[in-house]
Amino acid sequence: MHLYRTHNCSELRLTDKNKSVKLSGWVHRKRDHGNLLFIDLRDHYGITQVVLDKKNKYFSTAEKTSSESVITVTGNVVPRSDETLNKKIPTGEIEISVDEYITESSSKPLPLEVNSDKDYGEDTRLKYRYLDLRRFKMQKNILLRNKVISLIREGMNKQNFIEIQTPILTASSPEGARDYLVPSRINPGKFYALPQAPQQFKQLLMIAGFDKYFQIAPCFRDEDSRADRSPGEFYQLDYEMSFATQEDVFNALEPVLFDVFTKLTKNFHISKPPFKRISFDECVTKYGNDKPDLRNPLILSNVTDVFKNSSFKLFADSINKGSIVIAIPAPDTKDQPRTFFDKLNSWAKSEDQGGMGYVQFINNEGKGPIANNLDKDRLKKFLEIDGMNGNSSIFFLCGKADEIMEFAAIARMKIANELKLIKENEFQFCWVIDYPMYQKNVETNKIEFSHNPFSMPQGGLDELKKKNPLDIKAFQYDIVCNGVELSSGAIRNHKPEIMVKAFEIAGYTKKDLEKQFSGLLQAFNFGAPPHGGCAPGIDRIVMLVAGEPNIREIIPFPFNQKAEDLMMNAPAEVDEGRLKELSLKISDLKKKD
RNA sequence: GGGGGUGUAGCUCAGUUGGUUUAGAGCGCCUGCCUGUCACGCAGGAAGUCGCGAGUUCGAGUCUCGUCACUCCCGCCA
Repeated sequence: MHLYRTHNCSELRLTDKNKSVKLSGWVHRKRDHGNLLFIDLRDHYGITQVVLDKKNKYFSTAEKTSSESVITVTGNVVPRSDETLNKKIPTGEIEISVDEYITESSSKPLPLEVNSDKDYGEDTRLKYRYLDLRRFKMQKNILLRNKVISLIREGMNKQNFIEIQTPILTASSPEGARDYLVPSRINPGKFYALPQAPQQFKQLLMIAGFDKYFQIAPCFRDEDSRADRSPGEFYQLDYEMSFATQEDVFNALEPVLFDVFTKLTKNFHISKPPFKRISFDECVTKYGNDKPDLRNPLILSNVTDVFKNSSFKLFADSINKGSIVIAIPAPDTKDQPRTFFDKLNSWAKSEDQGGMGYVQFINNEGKGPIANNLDKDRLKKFLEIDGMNGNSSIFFLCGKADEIMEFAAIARMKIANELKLIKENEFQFCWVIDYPMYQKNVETNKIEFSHNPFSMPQGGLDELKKKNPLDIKAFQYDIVCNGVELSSGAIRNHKPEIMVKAFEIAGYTKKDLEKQFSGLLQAFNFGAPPHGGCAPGIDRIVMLVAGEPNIREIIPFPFNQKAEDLMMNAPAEVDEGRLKELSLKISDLKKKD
C-alpha cells in the first residue's frame, strides 16, 4: 500500500465497499459524540467522512486532533445506512472505518477558519495566505485561473502561435508607468528595469521572423492599486503577428476569448465573434468614454441645439458660455414617482455636479420644471431620440464638453442600474478602434502621444505631414468587456521614416528617438515585417469569469494596497554589505513612527 | 499626494440621545456530558488598553480634534 494514500478524498463510492483504503488530508471538521467520532477529511479534491468509536485504539488521539491537522488513515470503505446518507457530497454514500491513524502534522489554533466562508480582513488573509488559499472559494478561483490560462494556451497553440519567454531584467522604458528598478552589481550606478510589458521584445521577435508569438507574460508597474488593479505585477496574454492587418489581430483573439468565457461560465450569454467594432469617436459620443458596458442599452445624445436660446435660462446661458447638454434616455418611466427623479438629481449633486435635470413624458406629455420652460416643438425633439417613447423620461447634464462626458458615462450606468436595465448573465465584448494618434495635454498645451508611440498612424507619412495632428487616427484599438478594459493593442509602425516624423510631431528629435529606442529602431533598418498585436490582461479576464469584483481574489499571492507582501515580508531592508556591493546608499529616508 | 468609509474578544459583528453595576452575541479556543453526526447537540469556562493620543463633560465605546491602520476612490496606469 502507498505510504500516504490509495485514493483522494473525492474518489470513493458505494462500488468501492469493503475495500481497504488509505487516505490523507486535513481535518476539515470533527463531530465528537463522546463515544463516536466523525472526521471530515479534506484534500484538494473533496471530503470523505472518517469514523471511529470508543473501542478504537486511536479514538483518544483522533479526539484530540485539532482542525487543519494533516492525518493519514487506513480503513475499510463502509456503506452508510439509508438514514445516514449525505447527499450533499459525492462520497456521501460511504465512510471510512479507521484501522490505523497517523498524525502527519498537527495544527495550532487558526487565525482564520478554513472550513467556513466567513469574511476576514484582508491583512489577516494575506498574512496567512496559505490558509486562505485552502478555503473552498480560493481553491475554486485559483482552479479557474488555471483553466483560463490553459484554454488560452490551447487556443493560441491551435493557431500556431509560438510561446516564447522574454527577459525579466531589461531596460527602463522612458514612457508609461513608473518601472521597478534593479541595481546592477557588475555595472555600478546602473539599473535594470522589470518590463512593464514585453512590448519591444515582441516586436523584435517579429523582426526575427517568428511570425506569430504569444506569452503569458508577467508585467511589472509601480502604480497605486485599485480594486481591479493589483500593484506590482500582473499577467497579460501578450501576442503579436507578422503580415497582419487589424482584422487578423482581432480574428486571432476573438475565438480564444469566446472559448474561455463559454467553457468557464454557466448560463451566460456571450457575444459571438466577430465582436462589435466601435470607433473611438462614436464610442465617446454614445457612451461617454472608451470602455462601454454594452449590456447597458442607454445611449447618450447631444441636445445642445434643443436648449440653445430656449427659455430654460439655466442651460441656455450656460450654452452661450460654451457648455453642451448631454441627454440620457430613461425608458418606460411613466409610473416613476417624483422621488425617483429627485434621488438621481441629488446623487448627481453629491458627485460634485450641478445636478441632473429631466423631463418625464406621460402619454407624450412632458412634465417637470424643465418641460414647463420649453416650448412644444423643442420637447417634441426629445421624443425623436433613439430609445425614447411617449412614456419615457430624459435626463440632462450640462457642462463643458471635456468635463461632462466622463460624468455622463457614470450617469448612464447609474440610471440603467436604477431601472434594472443591465442584463446580468451576459458578457458583451467590443473593439474600440481608430484611436487618435495624438492628444493635447490640457496643462502644458503640448501635443503628445495618446497611446503607444509605436502605433502606425492611419494614412502613413502623407497624413502625418498634411493633417492637423489631433485629427490623425492610429491603428490602435482596445478590447472591452462589460465596461472593463481588457487590453490595448495596435498595428505597429515598422517604417523608420514614419516613426521619425511621428515622434517629431510629439516633440522628440531623431536623436531622442535613437537614444531611447536604439535597439528597436536599428532593427527596423534590417527588414521589418508589417506587424501588430494585442495584450489582454489575464487577471481581469479571470475576474470577469469568476464574477469577482476584487482582483486580489483571483491572484494566489497578491500584494496588499501598499505593495507589501505581509507573508514574505517584502519589501524589506537589506544589509549594509549588500548595499555596498551594489554601490547604493540610502538617503532622505522619510521618518516613520 | 488628496477625498470618503471603517476601527469594540483570536475572528465576524451588536452596543439607542453621552448615564443600569462586571461592555455583549455568534464562530473559534479550553473543560465536562453525549454511539449516527455531517454547520452535531447540551452545560460550563477563559478571553477586551473599545486602534492610539489629547480635549469637552459630573460622566465618553458613544461627542470634538489630532494621529495611525485597513478599505474604496481621485491623481498615476504610453
